[in-house]
Amino acid sequence: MPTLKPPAVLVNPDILDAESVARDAVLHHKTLLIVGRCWVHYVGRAKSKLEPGERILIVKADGSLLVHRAIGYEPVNWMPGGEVIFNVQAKDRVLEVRAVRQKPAESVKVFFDNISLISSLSLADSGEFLLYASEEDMQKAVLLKPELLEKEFKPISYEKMVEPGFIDVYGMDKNGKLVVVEIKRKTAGKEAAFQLAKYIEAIKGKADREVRGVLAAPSMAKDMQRLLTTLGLEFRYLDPKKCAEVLSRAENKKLAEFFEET
Amino acid sequence: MPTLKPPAVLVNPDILDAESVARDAVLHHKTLLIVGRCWVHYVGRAKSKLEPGERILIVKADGSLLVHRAIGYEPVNWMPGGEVIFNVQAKDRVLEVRAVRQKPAESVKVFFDNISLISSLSLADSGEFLLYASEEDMQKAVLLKPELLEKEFKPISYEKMVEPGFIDVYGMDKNGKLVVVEIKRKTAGKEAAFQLAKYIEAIKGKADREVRGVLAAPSMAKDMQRLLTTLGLEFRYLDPKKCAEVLSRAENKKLAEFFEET
DNA sequence: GAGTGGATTTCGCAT
DNA sequence: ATGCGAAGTCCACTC
Repeated sequence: MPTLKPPAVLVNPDILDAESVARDAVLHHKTLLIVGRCWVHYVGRAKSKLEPGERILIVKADGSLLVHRAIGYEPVNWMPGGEVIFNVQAKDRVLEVRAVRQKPAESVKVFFDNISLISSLSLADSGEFLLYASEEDMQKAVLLKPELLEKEFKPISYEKMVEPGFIDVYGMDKNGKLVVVEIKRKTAGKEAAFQLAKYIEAIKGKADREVRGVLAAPSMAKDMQRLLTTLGLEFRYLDPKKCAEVLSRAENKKLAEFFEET
Repeated sequence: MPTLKPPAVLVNPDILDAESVARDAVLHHKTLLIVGRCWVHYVGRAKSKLEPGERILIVKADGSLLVHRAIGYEPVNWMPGGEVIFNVQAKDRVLEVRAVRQKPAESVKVFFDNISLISSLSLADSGEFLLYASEEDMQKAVLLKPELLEKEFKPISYEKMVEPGFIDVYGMDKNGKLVVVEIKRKTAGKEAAFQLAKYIEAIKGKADREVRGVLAAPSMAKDMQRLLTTLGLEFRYLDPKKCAEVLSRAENKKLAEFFEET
């Protein structure tokens, strides 16, 4: 792993040195990070005053500004990014960082009289952020907690190979009927329905028992109900959040066990 | 101004050195700050994956955790503070910071393979945070100076409990009609109107008298007039600045007296 | 540009 | 513990 370019960092700098770092960061749209004793004035949609104390200030390239205290998830003062104008100046041994925007009209002023750490960062970040429960995750969730699908559903196997391909989940309902489940991570379309219908046909040819086809997904494409009826299939709403929850509970349990061992 | 105790700061540290700083910070409930290349896995109420890139990680004494990208007001991944269990470990030149909580069941794992800056901070912060001009303040302002709402309006109570919830202000007009007031700090939307209508219905069922519903706010959403007419409600412009003025003039004593009476 | 609804909303207050 | 409403909510999407 190649070492990244070291950031500009000053520990316990003079206010004037801090000013030049802060000004450079804001000017060149770098990320500015300051830790130190400060007080904050906000006026705009409301009005607030934060009395002196040690906090963390972050100013990002898009103009967003955050003041974080030692405690709490939320910033105590902030400015959302966008059309924000910044101003940095040192006067009387106090560094002022000011952010102003017009819509809505508001301003945040942060005053430092002591700085323990200041840094101008060039954060290279092209990594994608994916918010999801993958299809595989949702399968696992249904196996872990079958009632996500329906009461008294008993999974028999998953990823079962049948003639046309792989069945997602395969099980039995409370009346002993076979259930073939096709899971979709997001909106289920016509293709999923036809796919499922094919599986059902293949199973029916082998099993001497009634077979139900269930399409499970967070939502269904428009005008699908008629198709489902025609094909003799059912739709079940499958909540991706509930799936994530089930998975996280399982994972937390695993983690707890791991901690037990070690 | 006395210089604060210099924080523990390492620039471009070895992963093992970083591990010991991070572990110390978490163990002693200090504020942990890491800047470096990382990827993040979250699973809980939802499930997410953040691919590698340079970010800022903050872990606070109360267990709150924030991962901030170069852009954006909001953290890309986070954990609100509370009953959070942390674990820090270095393996194969990767530093893992893991936060787990049970309610709701969720976990965030942050993996660093390169660290440009790490710091363990002891933030001394006793400064008070003061916020003015909230909705509650505007209620108080109307109680203190009812003519802000309308001439000869007489408040009877505030935050009165009725079936669907709490009425902001409740009083009587110059003609002896009951007045239910819903106050909004900013633009009043549909929701506020429906809310108020519900209250009115509840009051009408009990009071054997004419009841007026007044929506008081600095502004009204577009196309609301028709809805208000339909619901039989009125709108009153309420100036937040005048409210602030009233409040600043009002002394605690006067407030106390008022609340004594009611 | 404004309005509407969702969020891994968070947070606080009431029951 | 649970539930509901506010927030300097923010943010994305629709009209």
